[in-house]
Amino acid sequence: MEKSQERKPAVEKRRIQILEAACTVMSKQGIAATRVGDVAKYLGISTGLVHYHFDTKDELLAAAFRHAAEKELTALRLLVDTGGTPRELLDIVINNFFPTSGFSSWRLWIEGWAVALRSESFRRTVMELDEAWVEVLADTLTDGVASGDFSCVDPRDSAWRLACLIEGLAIQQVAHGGVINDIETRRLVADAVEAEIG
Amino acid sequence: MEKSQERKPAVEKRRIQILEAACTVMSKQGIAATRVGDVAKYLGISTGLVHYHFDTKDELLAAAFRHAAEKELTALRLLVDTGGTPRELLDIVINNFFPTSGFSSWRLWIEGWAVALRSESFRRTVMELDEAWVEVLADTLTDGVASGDFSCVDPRDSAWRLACLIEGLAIQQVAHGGVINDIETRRLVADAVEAEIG
DNA sequence: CGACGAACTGACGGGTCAGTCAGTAGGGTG
DNA sequence: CACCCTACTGACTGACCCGTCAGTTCGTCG
Repeated sequence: MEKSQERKPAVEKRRIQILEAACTVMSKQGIAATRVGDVAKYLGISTGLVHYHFDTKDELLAAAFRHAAEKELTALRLLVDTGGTPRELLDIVINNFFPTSGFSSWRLWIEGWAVALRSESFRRTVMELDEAWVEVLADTLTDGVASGDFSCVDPRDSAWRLACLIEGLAIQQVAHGGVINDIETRRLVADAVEAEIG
Repeated sequence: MEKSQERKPAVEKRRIQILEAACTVMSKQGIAATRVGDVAKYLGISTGLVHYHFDTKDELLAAAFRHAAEKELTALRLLVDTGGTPRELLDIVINNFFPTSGFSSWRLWIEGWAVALRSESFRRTVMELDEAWVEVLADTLTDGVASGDFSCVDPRDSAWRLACLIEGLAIQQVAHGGVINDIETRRLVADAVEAEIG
């Protein structure tokens, strides 16, 4: 991203095109089942060209995952920056992460955590991005406490608890669709939010 | 498990030997990177023998994952059945699932959720086992409410929230070891437990 | 003892796939 | 116009690995 100045625009454009194609294929087939040939075929280009822009498959997938994650985070920040009451902002942030709403990448994230167990670049990405979005949540809570709308004992702790709760629920719902459905998820989260902001 | 009567003991013994070898290799290398040849080499047997007991690699890995999961669950149930006050039992159940304690399978579980996105047999296993261990937690809470030790509005809801919180925290800690460490995890969970049981 | 079948071996076929490389096209530059 | 360099092609290679199969061992039973 910070390298876009150094690179020629045409090359950078192709790079991003390949990254986004890789994201699409990863979402559809899963990270492990994504072949360099699939990404190439999706764009109607040769596998040689993919390797012209990315040395190895691992480098491509890691870059694509980071690209997707940063896009989601940017979108969330834009949404929050439009402003509103602390309560409205909190609802926006929480709501944005339900499987049925804008944040549709849970499948990719769940796989990302698994890959992160073995890949250093994936580990860094999921770590940075997980922490970044908890920070957005924590800032929202802190603002609400400052304005007197919320009363958390520790906004940062509350943010981590809510974030992890939502992650756990997303797994239940997305990965195996057990007894936990969307309505129930929302109720469980809503109750936890109320408990946290008092 | 329910088939052990139908099978000859020698064959069943070999089956379990292969299943546990597969678990060891899966934990070490990751599910996706586990080869039939690795499992065979670990036991000093031929790949042909592995295929004599399990038709396909997918069948082997799914059976091994279920085997490991059921063992963990049985161990937890045994632990709970030893008895104690509701408070003691709750501590045992909660404590058992921290990465640093007995339940050391978080890495395998995180990968299991990811595989469950694409594999029907993994999906069933993680669903059944996730629900089974929430049930243990819910039963503990219900008993505590009945005896007057706890006062949950809804023990089942509380159990799901606590379970999902712990899962989310385990990911933060195990998959990418970010700002959340073991001490902090325990504190966050302890606070949530207190909030839930009033 | 001989026959049979279950457990097991190890070599191999066949398919997949990441990465390479020699060569091409075509826009820009002197 | 001639040259060059960048972006790109597509065929190929070498490695990997699952699942098969013909053949071996050995315990058991008639």
